[in-house]
Amino acid sequence: MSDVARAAGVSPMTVSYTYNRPERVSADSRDKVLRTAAELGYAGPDPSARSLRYGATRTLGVVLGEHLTYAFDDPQAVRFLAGVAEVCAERGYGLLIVPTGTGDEDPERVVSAAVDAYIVWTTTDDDPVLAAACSTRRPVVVHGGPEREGTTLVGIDNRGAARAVGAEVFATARRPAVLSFPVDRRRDTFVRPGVDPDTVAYPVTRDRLAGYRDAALDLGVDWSEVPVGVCRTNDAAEARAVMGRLLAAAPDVDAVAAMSDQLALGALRAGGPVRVSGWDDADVAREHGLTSVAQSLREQGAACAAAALGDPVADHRDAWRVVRRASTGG
Amino acid sequence: MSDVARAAGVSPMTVSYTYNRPERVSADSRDKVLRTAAELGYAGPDPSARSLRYGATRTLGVVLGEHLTYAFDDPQAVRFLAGVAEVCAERGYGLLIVPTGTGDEDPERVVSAAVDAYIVWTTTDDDPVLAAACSTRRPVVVHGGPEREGTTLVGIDNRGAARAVGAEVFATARRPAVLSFPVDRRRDTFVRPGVDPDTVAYPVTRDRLAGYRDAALDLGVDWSEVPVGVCRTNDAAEARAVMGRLLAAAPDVDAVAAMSDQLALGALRAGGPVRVSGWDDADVAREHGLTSVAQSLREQGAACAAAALGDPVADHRDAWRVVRRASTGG
DNA sequence: CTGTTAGCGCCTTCAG
DNA sequence: CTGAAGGCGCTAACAG
Repeated sequence: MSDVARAAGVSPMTVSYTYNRPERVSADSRDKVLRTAAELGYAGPDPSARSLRYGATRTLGVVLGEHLTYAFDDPQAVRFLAGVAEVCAERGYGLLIVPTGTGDEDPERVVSAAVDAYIVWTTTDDDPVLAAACSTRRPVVVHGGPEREGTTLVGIDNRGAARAVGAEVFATARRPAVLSFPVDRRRDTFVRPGVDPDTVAYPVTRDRLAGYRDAALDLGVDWSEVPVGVCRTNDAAEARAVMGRLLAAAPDVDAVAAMSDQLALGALRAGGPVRVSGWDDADVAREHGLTSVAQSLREQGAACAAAALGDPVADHRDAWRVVRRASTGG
Repeated sequence: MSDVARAAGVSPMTVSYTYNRPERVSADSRDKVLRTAAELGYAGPDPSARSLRYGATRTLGVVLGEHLTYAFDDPQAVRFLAGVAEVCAERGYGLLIVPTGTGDEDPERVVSAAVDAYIVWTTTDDDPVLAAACSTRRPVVVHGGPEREGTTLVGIDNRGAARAVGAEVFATARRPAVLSFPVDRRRDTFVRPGVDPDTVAYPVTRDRLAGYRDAALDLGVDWSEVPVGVCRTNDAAEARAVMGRLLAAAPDVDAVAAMSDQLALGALRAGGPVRVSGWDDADVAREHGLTSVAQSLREQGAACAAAALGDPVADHRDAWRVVRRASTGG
């Protein structure tokens, strides 16, 4: 910039004004500045220097944690990002995907991201990446959970929703089962009866599991006998395999509550139980006549972005509903 | 940082070293620094200041232009982003979605993005957003097109691929037609015979159209009589409507070459022609037995990111193939 | 192993 | 309408 100023025969301030307050500079100077800038290949103020000076970056950071590696394969995560991106574009904020998901350096990378606030995608209570975001004292909005002091939480009442859809899918069932997301960051795949919600590290998964248990108890079912199939990823093919193992262990299972439509689809394809419910009410749920918990991840993404930018947060706890379809007896 | 230095009774450099080269600082000083940092709520060096000092941001900018508004609804764009994100995560680079898509300010926003290089998603020859990226003198990688001096282009030979799939779908057809992406940034929807490829502003669309024309000419078909349906977005529902208009104007159409699987799906649903081909070979193509041009957008995304970071670029021109399925007679 | 000096590029403040 | 001074927070280079 000082180069341009020198070459144009003006002070650096005139150059700065030319870019930031063109109206405060005479047309002559402005033209001269812009012309010499073009000649010198100067494209305007340096963004980093500007951020340093302003103390703000006009950028929102999205932390997907280890989920980043497959976030773009998860239609729900994509919807969420679409909501974030929408608000960012409207307000002129950049959307920075923080490069996590590959190991120990994740917290450092979070801390050293040049952003004004963080949006953290559903994670565990003990995720170091969340701690890192909080340690920066920049605003942190968490989607789903965990709830943490000093952060804003955006998400639905997963327990209540699970209980409601559980009541639907388990009704008339003699042997209910559950298809679940991972219980901790190790993401093991396994099948075990009566998984205790309190041992689950992801609040969202914990709450949904607890809600399904509520529904089972409401129907007089002994939770300790309810098989729970845990899937590493939100993927129909894997769910199908897990469902196969689940049915091998408990062939009389006749109803499955799944934590996503993808998992539910896997259950359907495994060809076992009569009644199945999903979650998210994606296109695939409609196509397969799947009873599901409808929620708008896109809207929640937008809400997270707005909250991160300091807007008052709308409460999303009740922003869900059960959509009944043929898969639970229509 | 100087606060921490003062409080810890050391110089700022010791604090800096503590974070950047811990091994060069005695364990004592390091502990003291980290402890007082924790007390003062100092979370480490400021990223903006660091970027300014280093002259690099360790961030890649992705410019989706006006496409941003629906990029996350386009499965192919999402695939592409997944590839970019993968490389970014591996190398510890942030992935910044530049907030464009809402109007005149787009170029400014591009210029003032704190990134080391740009990846620009397929656009028109005259897109000001591309010009803005180039004006910064930072490396620019363009996906699809246009080709421009000083930028790197990653993409397949669209014309060759279109000619090949056109030969397949138009073979035995008496009245071929085309379903196309928009011809310019106004994104009008219309149906018109013999659209001249040279009038199309998007190089990718232009090349595909030219390739379809090649295929038609190869079969002795008069291009000026080939109806072309142009769709605003990459959406099956819209394609279906456009296909309806196309069939109303030319009821004898019996083969449609579509520029995406989504558009092809719309053509199928419109219930008209016998033969249909798509593009991208997405899941939906497999499910519907759709002949399609297979290419890996994910891989191309990864290639763009690698190129933006200075890696030598692999040539992707021939990284496509026609997958024949039932929709063109098996 | 630790401190000093200098400056990355910009813009707010205050004078002309 | 334009300019001079100062500092945002950091670290390379060079002492000590």
